[in-house]
Amino acid sequence: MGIYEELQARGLIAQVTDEKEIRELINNGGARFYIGFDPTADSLHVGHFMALCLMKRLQMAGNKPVVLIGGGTGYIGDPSGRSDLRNVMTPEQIQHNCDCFKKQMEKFIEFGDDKAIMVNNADWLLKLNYIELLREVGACFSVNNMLRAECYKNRMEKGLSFLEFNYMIMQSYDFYYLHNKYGCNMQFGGDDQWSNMLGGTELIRKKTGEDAYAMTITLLLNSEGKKMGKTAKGAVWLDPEKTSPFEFYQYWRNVSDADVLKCIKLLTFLPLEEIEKMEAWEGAELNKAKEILAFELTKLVHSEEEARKAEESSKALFSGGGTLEMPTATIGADKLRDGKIDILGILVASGLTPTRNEARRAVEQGGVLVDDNKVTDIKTLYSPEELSGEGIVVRRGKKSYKRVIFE
RNA sequence: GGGCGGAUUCCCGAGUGGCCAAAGGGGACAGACUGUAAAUCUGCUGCAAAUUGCUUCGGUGGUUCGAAUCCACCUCCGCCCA
Repeated sequence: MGIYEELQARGLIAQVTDEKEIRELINNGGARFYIGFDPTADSLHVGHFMALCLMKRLQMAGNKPVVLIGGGTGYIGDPSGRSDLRNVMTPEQIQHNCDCFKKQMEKFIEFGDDKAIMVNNADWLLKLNYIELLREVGACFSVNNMLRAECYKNRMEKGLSFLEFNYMIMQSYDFYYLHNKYGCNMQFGGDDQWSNMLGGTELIRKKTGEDAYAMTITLLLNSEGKKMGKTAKGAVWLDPEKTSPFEFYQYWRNVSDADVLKCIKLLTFLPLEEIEKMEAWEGAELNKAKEILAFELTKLVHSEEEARKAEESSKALFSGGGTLEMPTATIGADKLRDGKIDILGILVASGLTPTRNEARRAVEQGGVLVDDNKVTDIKTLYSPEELSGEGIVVRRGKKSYKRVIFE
């Protein structure tokens, strides 16, 4: 089984420009491919992770990856799949995000002369000359076709600025540039990038007469058709400072039944035969699959040690037992009122609830436990002595908890 | 450039002078049930020193005892015409 067949079996492949050619190329390690990452935030997220894994898989099959950081395209903002205008980032933000991306990527992909290379499209995009570009590249694009592109569809109702409209041209130019400079013959990306990527293959064909290929990866959607890797608070980040390994683990531990196997196939490196066995699992047994998924991913993104810790904490919390690796919050003397602190104050100070109002609701609805005893009175007071030493364990709802210590 | 319409709380969206911290839905959160899933039911959803007070309906100023609501200017967006 070649790499192409494996990707296919995992359900990773969404669309391809030329199946035969692409299969041939990547199975024989003949692809010099690139994937672009726009520095839209100061950390990578799950979507990026999928792309990086794909890169790794292809690299292991002998293909040469080019990581493209969108230091230039970040100035424009990709309208694909968005219904609203992106806010324009400052050059400082873009630079900062690029730096963060680089650092994180180095953990996943091996860079080096004969391995992967990293480039930044700011290096060529920022110095383009407008008129020259229009004549050289702009002439190759049909506005009529662009307007029909899927990626602009939902923007036709809400509005699309000329700035964003040009994103496709910039991305196409990247492909063209990498094709000329590094012999890049293939581009991979999320399925929402399809139109942008086609723009590139066509530009290359028109300008050079040569063929280039594009393939998109399945977007990670849950059974309800929503993008995965997002919580109410925002994305699930790979940066442990932004999403702790425990939270990361929990996110995957909690995916719905309908999504577990898909996630395992798409995101982990577990061999397909092993995954096939899991397909027979049903009901409560599926819970095991979730543990596997959560463990494997935390291991890949953070480390085996972190994964084990997260797993232990999770088990301790949900099935009783030890309270290992409990996140701790300390409370300073400034939080005391008349020498004591009330339960609402503790919830807020520990970050378990953002405001006293929410803390009040949590208590009133019976969602707050201190050392396994339900707190029923919102006026319950605690003295510094009660919070000294080991402190107390405060739980808010089923899934958030903290050890609170006075300091 | 001209004409018209719009901006409301996390999102969608009602609200055209006091009964408005603002209907309804979605989402989120909490409780019950469960398998840390889904479905269902219930509660809840601006902030606080909490039968009260404070801040919020794009921005700034104004009218009024009182403004999300009326007026003026500004900003942003959509539609139609050029």
